[in-house]
Amino acid sequence: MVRWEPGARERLQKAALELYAARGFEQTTAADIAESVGLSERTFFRHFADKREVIFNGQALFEQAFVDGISSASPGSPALDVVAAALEAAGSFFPDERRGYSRLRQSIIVANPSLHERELLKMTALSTRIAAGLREHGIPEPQATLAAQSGATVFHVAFGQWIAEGETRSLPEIEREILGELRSVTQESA
Amino acid sequence: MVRWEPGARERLQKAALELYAARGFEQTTAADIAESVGLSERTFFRHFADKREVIFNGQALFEQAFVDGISSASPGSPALDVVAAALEAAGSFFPDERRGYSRLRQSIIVANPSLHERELLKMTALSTRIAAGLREHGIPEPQATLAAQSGATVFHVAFGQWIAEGETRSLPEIEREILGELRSVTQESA
DNA sequence: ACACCTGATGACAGCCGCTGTCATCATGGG
DNA sequence: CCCATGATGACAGCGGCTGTCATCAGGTGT
Repeated sequence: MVRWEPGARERLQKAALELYAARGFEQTTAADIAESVGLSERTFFRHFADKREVIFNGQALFEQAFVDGISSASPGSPALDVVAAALEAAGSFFPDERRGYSRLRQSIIVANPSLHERELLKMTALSTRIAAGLREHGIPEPQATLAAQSGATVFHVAFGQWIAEGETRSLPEIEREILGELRSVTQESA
Repeated sequence: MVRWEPGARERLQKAALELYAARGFEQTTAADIAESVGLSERTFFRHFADKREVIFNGQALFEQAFVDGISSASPGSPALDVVAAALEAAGSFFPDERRGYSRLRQSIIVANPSLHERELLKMTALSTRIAAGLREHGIPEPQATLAAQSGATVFHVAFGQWIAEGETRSLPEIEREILGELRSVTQESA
């Protein structure tokens, strides 16, 4: 006889995503989510710092994928090649099975400015982490920050395309294309 | 005999910046700000959508500076050269007299995550606007978005350096340097 | 003059996000 | 068998933000 069911955090996350998708983020209160899985509002806020954070999970693992990619690049490579390795590794973090889920989640985020804000903060955290990784890999500032930001941009644009309606290519494939576009955009010059 | 002093909006902005700097953002309530200039909390929220927005002003003018810079570039130029023109125009939006103010404002923003979030949203709005400007200038997607994001990144990094302690160069000067760094980061390749 | 309209404001009630605090109670260790 | 631990609930309370209604100065039209 258990006093409480296990996996409270996971149940809350699942319920939150469903309710945000069904009614919208603002129309869903923290109490709604908690009660829908038999918990109190107070417990919700013990598991998540705020109402937005509940759908931003696994950020650490996500960032780690990039960092691992950086480590896999041979030292001394040009900054953008190291970034390419990071993108490759991160791309595998989103296999095709995950496309449907990512699409749903992203549709919730773009539908709400405050969730969009939070996503931008996460992307900035990612970029900061990549820059730190590049520095450890021997790339100095300001190149590290510029390359990291460029990598985050490529990821973001590629991710947007990956979840676009009708898109069938894998994320790494799209990333390579977008990175190529970025290279040519910055190479034409006067 | 006036019922209310004019310039409520401006007085609120000034008071907010001062209070945020003095006590910190979270320790300042909207009512504090309003009362400090003889207005009610309700009036504060009539002038500003929320407590953060009060220190993000003139965004439209700021964006327009970039857009004007784009228009000034000769049509048919490479995307990054158009972006360079936009950066040049935007740089003049921050003359050296403004450096002290910008420094104070930025120190308030970086001291508070929720203000940081809002700033990122504004930067994204800027990037979106630049991308639209580039498209009107004949640059197709995805080049427009990539070039716009790169421009926003260069601006952000350059701005950070401009308000760094001991920095004396003008913003446009720093922007040119950072843009050059970005070019070389993306040109070395394998 | 006078009635009227407009626009900025104040007052008040109320919802919700979020926090501090204390009590409760299963589980596992000594 | 007692106690420490840890997840939870209950409750009070603050502050951000909104809806609504009343107030009142200044300008407008007749």
